[in-house]
Amino acid sequence: MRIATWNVNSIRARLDRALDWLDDRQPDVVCLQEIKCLDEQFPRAAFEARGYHVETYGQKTYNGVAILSRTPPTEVFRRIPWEDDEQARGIACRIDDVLIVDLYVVNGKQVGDPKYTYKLEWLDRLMDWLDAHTSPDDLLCVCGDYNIAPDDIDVHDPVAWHERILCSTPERERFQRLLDWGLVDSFRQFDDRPGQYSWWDMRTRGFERGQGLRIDHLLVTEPLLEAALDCAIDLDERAREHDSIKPSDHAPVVLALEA
DNA sequence: ATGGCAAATATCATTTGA
Repeated sequence: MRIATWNVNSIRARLDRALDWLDDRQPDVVCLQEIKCLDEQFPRAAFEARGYHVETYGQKTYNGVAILSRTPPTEVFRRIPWEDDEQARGIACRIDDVLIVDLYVVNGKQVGDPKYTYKLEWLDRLMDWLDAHTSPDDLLCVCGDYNIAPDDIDVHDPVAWHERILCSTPERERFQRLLDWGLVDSFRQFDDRPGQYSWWDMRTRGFERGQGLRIDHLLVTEPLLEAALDCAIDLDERAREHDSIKPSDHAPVVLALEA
């Protein structure tokens, strides 16, 4: 079983590129973020034609998440991490007895901004959702665009990014709470090298210059970690030339599990 | 501290992203 997470930066703008990637990689579960459309605007037929079940939690223009799966989910949660959150940022599906949580964590704009306060609250409430709906003893994968670089080795220029958005101590403390709760950063089980990024700034041509951040993660509980074979960032997708469609500013990250 | 690029809306400019 292979589980992918990918911030596509609009599923409609990226559709043919996403389909080509699916045809090539054949993942079993795909967690998408920033679909940037309403549920009824999601191009579900194209994915269903390829054998994927589609669950979306969208909104107009911004945010929005979706889970594609070869096996239909037995249970679906929306409105994560809390019922009255006005932004569509969290969906979960139970697929083959694994609970897959797909998150588009708040960006935060900059440290101290009201959006930053919302980000910290959002992450606090995520802990409450996890406590209420699952446990570290479950088969659980919490993945998505966390908008947090957990460590300085995940940042191309830690001095420039020191205590800035995506790298600030309160954000990293929230990430650490997830680990303390019982989740493991699966990528770091297989790759301890610095300089492994999943996002690059389009404006400064960060990808071409090797300047990025690792902010997209697949966190797993110990019971699921036992089945993990590999976790890797798909740089080939990001680097690929496509007819007319530009890449997202994020690369997919893929976790491979046995059976 | 600011700009650069990209996407969505229905705008010929603004908001948001990270």
